[in-house]
Amino acid sequence: LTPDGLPQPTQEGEHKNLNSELWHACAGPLVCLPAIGSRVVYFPQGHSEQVSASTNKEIDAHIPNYPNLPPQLICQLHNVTMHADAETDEVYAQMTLQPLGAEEQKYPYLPAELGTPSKQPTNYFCKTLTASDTSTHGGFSVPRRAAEKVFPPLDYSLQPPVQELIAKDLHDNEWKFRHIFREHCCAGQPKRHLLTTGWSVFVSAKRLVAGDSVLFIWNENNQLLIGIRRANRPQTVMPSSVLSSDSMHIGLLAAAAHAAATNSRFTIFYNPRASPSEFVIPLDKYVKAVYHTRVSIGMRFRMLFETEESSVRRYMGTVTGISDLDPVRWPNSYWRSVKVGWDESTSGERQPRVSLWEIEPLTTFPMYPSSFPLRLKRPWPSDLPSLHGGRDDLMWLRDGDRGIQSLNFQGFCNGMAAWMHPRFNPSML
Amino acid sequence: LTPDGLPQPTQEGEHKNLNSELWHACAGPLVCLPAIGSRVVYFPQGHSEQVSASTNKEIDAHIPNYPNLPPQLICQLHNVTMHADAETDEVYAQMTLQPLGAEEQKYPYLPAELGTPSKQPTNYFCKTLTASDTSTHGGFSVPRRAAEKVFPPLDYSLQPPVQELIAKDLHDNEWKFRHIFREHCCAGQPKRHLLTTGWSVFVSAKRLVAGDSVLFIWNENNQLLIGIRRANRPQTVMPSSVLSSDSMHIGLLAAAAHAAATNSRFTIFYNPRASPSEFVIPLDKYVKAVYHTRVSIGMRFRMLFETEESSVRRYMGTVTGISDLDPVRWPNSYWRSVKVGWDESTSGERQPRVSLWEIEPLTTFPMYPSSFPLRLKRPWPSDLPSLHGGRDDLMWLRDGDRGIQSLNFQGFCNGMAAWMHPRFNPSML
DNA sequence: ATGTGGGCAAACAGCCGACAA
DNA sequence: TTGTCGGCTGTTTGCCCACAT
Repeated sequence: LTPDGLPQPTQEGEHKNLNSELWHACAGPLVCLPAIGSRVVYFPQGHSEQVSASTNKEIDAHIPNYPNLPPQLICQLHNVTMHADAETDEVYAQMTLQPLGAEEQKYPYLPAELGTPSKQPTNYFCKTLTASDTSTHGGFSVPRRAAEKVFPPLDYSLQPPVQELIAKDLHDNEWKFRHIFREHCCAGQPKRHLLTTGWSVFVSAKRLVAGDSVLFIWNENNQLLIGIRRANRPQTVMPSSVLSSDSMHIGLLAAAAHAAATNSRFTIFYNPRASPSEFVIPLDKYVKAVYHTRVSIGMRFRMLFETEESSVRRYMGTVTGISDLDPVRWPNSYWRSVKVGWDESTSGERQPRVSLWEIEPLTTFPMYPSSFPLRLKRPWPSDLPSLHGGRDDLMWLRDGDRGIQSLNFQGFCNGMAAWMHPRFNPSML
Repeated sequence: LTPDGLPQPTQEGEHKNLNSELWHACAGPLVCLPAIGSRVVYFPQGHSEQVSASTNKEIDAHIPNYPNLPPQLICQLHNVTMHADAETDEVYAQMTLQPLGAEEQKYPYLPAELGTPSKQPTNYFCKTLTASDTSTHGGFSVPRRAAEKVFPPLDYSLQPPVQELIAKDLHDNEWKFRHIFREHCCAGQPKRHLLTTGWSVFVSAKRLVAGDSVLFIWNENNQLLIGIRRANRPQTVMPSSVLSSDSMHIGLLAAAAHAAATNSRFTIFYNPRASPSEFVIPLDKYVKAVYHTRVSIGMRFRMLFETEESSVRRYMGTVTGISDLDPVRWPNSYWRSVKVGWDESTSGERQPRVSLWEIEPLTTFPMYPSSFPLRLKRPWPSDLPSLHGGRDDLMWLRDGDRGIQSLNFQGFCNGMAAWMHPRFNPSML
């Protein structure tokens, strides 16, 4: 409500106050939007990957370099708004970023920049729809534990126990479902929770097919929320019909370059389910990963992935190399600079390259495993940020981030599997 | 077919050889794609308008100027391909443009650049769907003249006369319809053409609603083609969810500026039904309009518009002013430089600004109407292109287009309603 | 515990006619 | 000429069950 008590003027598809819990549930358990006002690191390269993934078009070779655009921009995050496509319910976030000057990058962390309040709802479930769920022949079979956890309790004295559920989606539309706990006639026959009347209306309105997911949330205001997640249909080419993917790539680069040159604000869209990785990450997360973690070839690590049921699990892997993903366009970028192999290799299921801040090394500095020989000619370049210079929440950045890029590590260490700073390139030896 | 007789590898949504007649019919009678290999004029400003119209977002004030990007680029049109969105059947064209150097702009016209082979099919009809047409209760009521003109003749000896029609859409999908000429029982009762079985499948598959249009073509190969045109639903916000409209605007500007600076190719999408005006027009059309037509305040003109039934009609109007649409961003641009008033003013139905090449002046040079006083201090600036220098198909461009922009017409003529070069600004007097 | 299929009744789709604009 | 509606079937939807995994 506005100060005069009038409702906010809202435009279809532009509604700002969508339910944050539901948005996060639809976005997935790994997605975490940085706090408004905090400092973040923006990677044009990652933004470009989102465009490539959305348009199903690789970036073209003739797209110009932006020599004045570094591979990452340290920015102030002025605003974040959550959105959902009016047609498809696809969730995305709009962020207003402002590149920071070297001085502002050195401010100490604010307390708000360090806490990461995970907004994942507790009382929710997510189910991938079966052929029966989406067919017109029947309703929705609710997993028993799910129904008992997130739906209001049924009055089991009724024969059969039924109730009407009203669930709100991201656009605040209400959907009514008849929830029945069907007790079968024959003795000892199984009982089950079903959604019957109202379910097929929802399925056809949202155009759900088998393989898509539906999720229900019971929030602390005792409201039932409903969201959807579409399966990653590989052939969802959307060439936009208004702007070529080349122009989109150029557009994001030029927008970022212009903002960086003038320290002015720019706007980006982050689509968590379309984008292969987050490309706006909290500054402290970046600093911890890049300056406070040693990564070496052969190192073991864990990384979080989302499961089918919208929970998380860790996969194990080994670092196999550290190098530039795109040495021509983005030299000295930390974006996906770590080449990895996965223990459970489901043939290209997981990316062969990750970024430092995505992984949890199983051994961290300053623990050097004895199996790797290490010889340092000098302990550490003096112009690198201090590694022990204080507690994280009071840490200062000693160097502008771009300055780091030009450091020369030649002669810093040697040996095939030497411990090294991530930007150290073995081919330089 | 490829040289070895194998079918072309086609990708869904990327099919190149879609039916040109059908594409043009869906695009509308006014849309004319320039010929491959010809020279064209590209207006970034118009391209920007297409983005604004598609995203429902006006261009933001803070978007940087591109001082090195002129308001129009003379380009070689290397390729044009017709496309249709796989989801919505929305038609659009992809064009590959290459900005030309000053030398190449002066080449004489090729014969192919002058002919404008209008590809509008002859045997076709277009009908806006009524509530009855789109309801599940009934079929499609075919206008009598339309059925007799474009459908194959029925065998009227049958009781009732029926046939099966098979129509192909832009994606080469076939749709079957039962075409019946229903003779009613009671004597003297009206007869009519209807499409019954198969019609509702088409309506629901294409998600047509009342107000959308359907069109049928009977081509010279005796094939029936079917296309659709959706009504301009005002609230079709499509904020793309991957790229901000700001970045899109910047992207097209940067792509054009980069191409212009390096004389390299770039790609644009032209969506005839989303774009308010064509922004890639044949060079000869541009030259004729800009250099061979005098436009003055008070001048009467006609302009073509599309009717409901997909034919064209002319509306009359009067020139009320000539000035820059966007003096800050695009000074000295011919894009929508003519302010007009319309005789039949349906309150903002038609644009208040048009470009020179869109209108047909009712009086053309060198006929000076006696009602307007004219005093020329000198007959014509000597550095303007020759007006009588030869037949149009052999005409040479005497000046690079950008050079023209900087001419100073001060003192060229005077008087309130003086005949003037379109770029002449009355406020300069 | 939950996906799928048969049976069945109610709802809807869809063809015909009539009528009016 | 053609948009809409009432009447009348044939098909589909969707709730219940049972059975299999």
